[in-house]
Order: sequence, then structure tokens, then C-alpha cells
Amino acid sequence: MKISTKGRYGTRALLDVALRQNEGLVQLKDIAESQQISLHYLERIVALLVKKGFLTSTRGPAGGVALGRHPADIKISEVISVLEGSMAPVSCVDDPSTCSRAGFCATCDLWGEVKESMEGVLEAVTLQDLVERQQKKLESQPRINTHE
Amino acid sequence: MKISTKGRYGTRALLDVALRQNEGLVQLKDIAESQQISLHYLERIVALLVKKGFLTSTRGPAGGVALGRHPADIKISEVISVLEGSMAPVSCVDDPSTCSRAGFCATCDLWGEVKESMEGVLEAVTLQDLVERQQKKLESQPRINTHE
DNA sequence: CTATTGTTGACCTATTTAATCAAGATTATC
DNA sequence: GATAATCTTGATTAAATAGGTCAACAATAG
Ligand code: FES
Ligand code: FES
Repeated sequence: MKISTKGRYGTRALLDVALRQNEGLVQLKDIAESQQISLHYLERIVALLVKKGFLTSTRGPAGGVALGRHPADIKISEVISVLEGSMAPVSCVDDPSTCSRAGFCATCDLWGEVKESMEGVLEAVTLQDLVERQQKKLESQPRINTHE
Repeated sequence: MKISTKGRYGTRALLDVALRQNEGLVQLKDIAESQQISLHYLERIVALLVKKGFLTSTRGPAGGVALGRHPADIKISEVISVLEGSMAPVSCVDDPSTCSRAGFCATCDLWGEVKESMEGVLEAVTLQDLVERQQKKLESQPRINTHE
């Protein structure tokens, strides 16, 4: 029941960009450094986020990425959905036709409830919420900084 | 975010045994057949459940397994915990000391909430609940039977 | 004793994850 | 328009995990 690094790194990258919105374009190099992620791997992940419109990108010198939508309009559930796929713990939940037991399987009803519950949590939180939470954390621990 | 076959098969196996409680010992062979799981692989999974006391086993002719605890006393969260390990979507949630970002990482607080939410769902459901749900399902669809 | 049934450790294969690399496309700037 | 910085893309790969198999073994009813 783990979230892969794709989902984790991707979420952190988005948060990183959101926190630096006022600084203009953010370079992948800087995100990689502050988030301690391999640059090459981050490129791979960011490409997905760009394709789905969470980020916009600009090539060339002084290029970088920026948020493609307002952070209050980005639900974390959407991000995870793009990076991790469905949150269903078993495939029968999303597509009962793939399973011969569908329709009379009590366990999969339960897995469905688990999915709903996780989605509920992640739908209730936007990137803006994460930004605010992060800022609050940094306030109370002023020595530590996520970038630099 | 998938549950592996270990957790899924194990839960179904327990449910299968619970549904046949009155028939005495249940043989792995029969569980494997009715649940459509490879016998060898099921042995592997059942061994874990026996070790943790969810099942008791008897070897020899006419042997088999039986519930080791009353179904109303077996929370599904315990079963998943034994078969899948912690439900934490990232390891930092369970052991912040493994992560250099712990303490000032807003994303992992969120992953913690996801974990709590999943645990909440699975703690509220016992094997007995699953038995009742399953029986209800079989009632309304009398043609289909999970065993035989 | 013997047939039946669960136990265990070793082994294997396919898939997924996590990453790396290199060539390429775009663009600001001089 | 040459150059260097930056994102893009496809190929490749190493490591981990999932999923399963096998064979030898231990216990026990009859
Ligand atoms: S195992 Fe597929 S519906 Fe339950
Ligand atoms: S990444 Fe480890 S605490 Fe957030």
C-alpha cells in the first residue's frame, strides 16, 4: 500500500513550485536540489505534470516551469491520480468486468470503501492548502529552509 | 496504491473459513478451489495467518484449518497489517527518523492522514461483518455459490 | 505402516520501480 | 545567427517486489 516515488516526488515538486510562485519561473535543477531528487528522474515526472496542465514549461536560458493552474484549484487527488493511477486497492473496484467474482464478493466492497476513504482525504486538500501548511511549519521552525 | 495478492487472498481465505465454521476443519485444497487460488501459494499465505493466531491448523488425514479467534474479534485492519505490513503510504509516516525531511514536510502529514483514514475503515470492519455481508449477497443471488 | 494433510526453505520468473543517458528541440541573449 | 541554457523524449538498465513453484519434511488418523 505504498505511494511510489513518482507520486511523492511529483507532489513535492508541485509544492516547491507553488512556494516560489512569486519568484517567476523555477528551474528543474533548483527543484531537484532543494527536494533532493535526481534531476533526470525529476524531468521524467515533471513531463507528466506539464502534459496534464498542472505545470507550464518554458525552454531556453532562464526557462523553467510555473504552475499551470491556481494552487487552490489543484486537488491533490488529481495529482496522485495522474502520477499513480487509480487509488483502487484492487482492479475489480474500478472495473468489475475484469473479475469473475465481481457481484458476489464481499471483500471487494470493502476495498471499494477504502478507496473512497482515501480519495475523500486527498480531494479535500488542494495545493494551496499544502502551501499554507508548509509555510506554517517553516514559521515555527525558522532555522530550516526547504530551498537552499 | 495496490493491495498485493497476499492481502487479498488472505482475507478471502479467512472469510472462506469463517463461512464454513460449522463444517469443522476446512482443507486448504478446498479453499484454494473455491477461491481460485494456487494451493502452493495459499499454503504460504495461510502459514502467516496460522503463525499470528488467526487460524489454527491440524495436520494429517482429515486435517485442515479453523478460525483461531472468534470472527467478531478479528478486525480486517489486523489481517492486512499482518499480510501487507503497515498501511503507511510512505515510510516517513511510521518512522520519521528514516527521513531527513521529517519535521518540516507538509506532504508527509497528508500521507499520514491517508493512512489514518484507511485504518479507520478497516478497523471498523470485522471478519464477522464480512461474513454477514457475504451471506446477504448470497441470499439475494441464490444461484451463485462461492464454494463448489 | 501408510496415506493424507499442513510446514518449510530454496528457488524461479515476470513485472514494476527507479533511475540513467544521450540525442534533440526550443529560446534568450550576445 | 551562434551559443549556451533549459526542457523533451526514447532507449536502456539495475534493483526490488510480486507472484508463484518445488521438493523434502513433519504430524497424525486409521
Ligand atoms: S476479487 Fe474481484 S470482485 Fe472480489
Ligand atoms: S519525505 Fe520524509 S517526511 Fe516527507
